[in-house]
Amino acid sequence: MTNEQLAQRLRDHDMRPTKQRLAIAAHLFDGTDKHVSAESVYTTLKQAGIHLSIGTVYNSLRHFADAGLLRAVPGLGDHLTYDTNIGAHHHLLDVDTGEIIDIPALSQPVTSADLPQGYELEAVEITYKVKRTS
Amino acid sequence: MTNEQLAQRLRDHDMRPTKQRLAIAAHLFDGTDKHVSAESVYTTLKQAGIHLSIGTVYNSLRHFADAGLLRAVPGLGDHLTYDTNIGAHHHLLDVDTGEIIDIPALSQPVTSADLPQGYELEAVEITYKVKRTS
DNA sequence: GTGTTTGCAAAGTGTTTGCAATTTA
DNA sequence: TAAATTGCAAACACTTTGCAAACAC
Repeated sequence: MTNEQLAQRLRDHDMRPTKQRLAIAAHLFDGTDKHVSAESVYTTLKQAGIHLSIGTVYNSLRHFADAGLLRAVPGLGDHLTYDTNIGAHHHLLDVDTGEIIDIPALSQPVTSADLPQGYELEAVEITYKVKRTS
Repeated sequence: MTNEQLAQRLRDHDMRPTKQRLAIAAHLFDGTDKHVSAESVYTTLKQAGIHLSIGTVYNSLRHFADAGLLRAVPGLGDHLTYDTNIGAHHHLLDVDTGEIIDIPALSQPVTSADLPQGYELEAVEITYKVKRTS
C-alpha cells in the first residue's frame, strides 16, 4: 500500500494523515494480519529508526480502533491487544506461551478436534457484546 | 452454606480457612451466581460491617480462582471480573451499561435470535484457551 | 488562521509485592 | 513452633491526560 493510499484510508475515517499515523499505519497494514500492542508498535518503529512518543502510539491505536481500522481485543495478555484483522474470526490463546493464533469463525462450536495439531483445549471464553435495541 | 461447610470447602482446596477468606466465601457462595471484582467484594463486605484490607481481597480472589473456586473473566470491564459460576456458560456484555448476563453454553453459535428480547448483537469475542499437548 | 495532533511528563487506575505482625495447623 | 496469611504502604504495569508547540487543512 502506497503512502498516498494509507493517507486516503485515514482521511476516509476522518483522521488527519500525520507523519506519525502514517508510520504506524504503514506498519499495521503491510499486508499481513497482526496482533499488536502499543508497546510492540513503539518498539518495532523504533527499531526501524522511527521515533514516536509512546503516548502518541497509545492515542493513535485507540483512534484507529475507534475509527474501525483496528479491532481491540482484551484478555489476550496483560495489555490491550489490537488486531489488524477486523473480519469475523476468533482467537486461540496459548496459555503457556501467550501466542495468539487466528481461527476462522465457524458455524459449529470448536472442539478439540478443530484445533491445530498438538494443542488441547483448556477453556473457552465467549463474550457476546450486545446493545439494547432503541 | 454453614461456616463449617465453607471452611471445609477451602480446606479441600488447600486453603486455610481464615476469618477473612470465610467472610469473602460467605459472600461469594451464598447460593446465587455472581460477577464480582476485588473492589465490589471489598465494598460489599465493608457495607456489611466487615473490614478487610483491599490487598487481602485481591489476593484472596486470586487464590480462589487459582484453586478453581472462581473463574477469572477478563474483558468484561476495566477490571478483572470473577465469576462464581464455574460451569460451562458464556457472557452477554451490554456495551452501553456494562451489565453482564450469563447465557448457557449452546451447541450452536448464538445469533441475534438467541438473545434476550430487546438486545441486538454488536460483536462477539471468542477466545479458546489452549495448551500444547505434552 | 483554526482546529487537530504531537511530545513529554505527570497523573490515574487496577493490581501485585515486601515485610513485620498475626494466625492457623 | 513452623508455615501460611494478613494489613498496609509502596511499587508496578499499563494507559490516559494536560498543555504548549507543531502541524494539517
